[in-house]
Amino acid sequence: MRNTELAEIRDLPLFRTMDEDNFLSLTQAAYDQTFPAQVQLIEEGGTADFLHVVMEGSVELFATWQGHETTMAVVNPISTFILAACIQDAPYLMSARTLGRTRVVMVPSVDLRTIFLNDPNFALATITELAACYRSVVRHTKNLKLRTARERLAAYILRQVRSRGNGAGFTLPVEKRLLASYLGVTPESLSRLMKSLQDCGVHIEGQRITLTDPALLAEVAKPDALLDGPDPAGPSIGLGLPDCDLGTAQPDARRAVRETP
Amino acid sequence: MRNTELAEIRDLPLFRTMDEDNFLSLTQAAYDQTFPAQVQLIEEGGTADFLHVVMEGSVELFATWQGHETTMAVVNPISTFILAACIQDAPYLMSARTLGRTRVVMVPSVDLRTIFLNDPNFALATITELAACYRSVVRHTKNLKLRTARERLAAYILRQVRSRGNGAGFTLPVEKRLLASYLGVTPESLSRLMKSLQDCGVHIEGQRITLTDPALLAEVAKPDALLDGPDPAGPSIGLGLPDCDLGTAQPDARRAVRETP
DNA sequence: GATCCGATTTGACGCAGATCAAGCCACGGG
DNA sequence: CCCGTGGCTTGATCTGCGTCAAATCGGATC
Repeated sequence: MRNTELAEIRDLPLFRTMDEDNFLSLTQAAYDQTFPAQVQLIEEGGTADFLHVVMEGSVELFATWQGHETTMAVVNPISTFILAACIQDAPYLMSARTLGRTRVVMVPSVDLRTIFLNDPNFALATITELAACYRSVVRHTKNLKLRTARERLAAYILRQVRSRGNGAGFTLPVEKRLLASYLGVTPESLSRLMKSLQDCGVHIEGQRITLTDPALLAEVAKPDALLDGPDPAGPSIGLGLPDCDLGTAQPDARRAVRETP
Repeated sequence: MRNTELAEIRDLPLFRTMDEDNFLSLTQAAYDQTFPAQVQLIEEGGTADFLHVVMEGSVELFATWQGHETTMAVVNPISTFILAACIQDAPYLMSARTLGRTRVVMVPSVDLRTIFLNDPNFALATITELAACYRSVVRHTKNLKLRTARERLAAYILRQVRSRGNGAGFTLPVEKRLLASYLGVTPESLSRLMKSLQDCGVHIEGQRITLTDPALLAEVAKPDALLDGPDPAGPSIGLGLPDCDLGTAQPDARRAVRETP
């Protein structure tokens, strides 16, 4: 890996505080790879040989069972994913695929576990990262169990708007089908729900969403710090759908050739 | 705290490997308390001042929003809960209440964070525990999003039976209303679902459930290691409904007097 | 044993959201 | 410019599960 790449990783919360020697030994066996869209990086059930770090692009985490598939989260630069599986040396619970053209750094996970014991700062950073991931999934689960689909969508839209400084609107960072799956509904339902939110001051024009009356939407979503975050502590470490635009910035994302490995 | 109690805690995966001095300084400010049933130990949104350890009895973790409530997990002896909030020093995402008469050890969480840096073994143990919790919630979420209510119930029953050595049956470790909430359905629906599973060799008699044909039930549940566990790694560290009988062993659980603090 | 109280069950009904099946639209390639 | 390929929308219909209300059960108290 080049030095510029190393510097980027070094700056992640997970690696920022760790000892230089440990960082070097950890990353010496790491490698950097760029994938086109729709490449499956990880298959659930596989063994966690590498900790993955998304450097550019974005990665969808999804789970399957009996032919059904659901997206669990989208990982944006710069952050790690499937940390927990690496730590436990246990099978992945989720699969991962690239959404657009995506650059990923892969760090051998055997090295991780040996370094925890030598590097207290790294251990602490890992603990913090894991705790953030945990809380992120708990939030997602609470959303699924406590809110209706309509409320989840409303809350999602509000979160997006707020995370971009309360502008009047934003363009969806992911395809609607993916958003639907993340919210736990079918694309058809999402489409209808979007329309039903027009009464609450939501205007939809393709990927572009504009709010005329955020307060009205808030009456539907009933936003709540414990469901929608953010944690007072730090910025977005955890999982979830992207906070910033992606995919739209990578026009080559769609219609990718299928890989034959 | 008495020495016998200390010894019990000391034996937890989380504390087993840690340095003796650190263990003592951590637990010196800890205290041990026994509560009757239905006492709320934690209110979501509160600050995480104490790491809780369930010594006897059991604790329900639940979340609320807009008057709705849903149970997220049940914690059994001997394990910890709300570790993530303590680490992040962030507001609790879940509330907690005792189910039966329950003994809980509370460890001040300020001490936790200082010790991570001094005690690599403790840090590693924390990492492992958190990773297990994370995977546990991910499983729960996958269940909610991929299976129907009927399939979730079938899978739950199978998990229970298997975790007790594949006997012919078992008695529900929690009230049905709680199980319903955990599975994400109303008590009425659970009741109907139970009845509908009678066609699959499930006999229900009060709290007692007996299987005549586990294979038939497995056709409904389609059990899967990635959804139902267990992790090959270790035993039940994470969250979920109890693996062993409780509540039935504490007949004083119900009809508790409300506490007036 | 009579009574009370909450948990559970049962029934009737309604609704949110899934499913199935077209249609629409945008884009890229021939 | 026409056509094919997805993604998205729309409509019709179905159904799993929720809601509301009432009955039943079972343990606990007196």
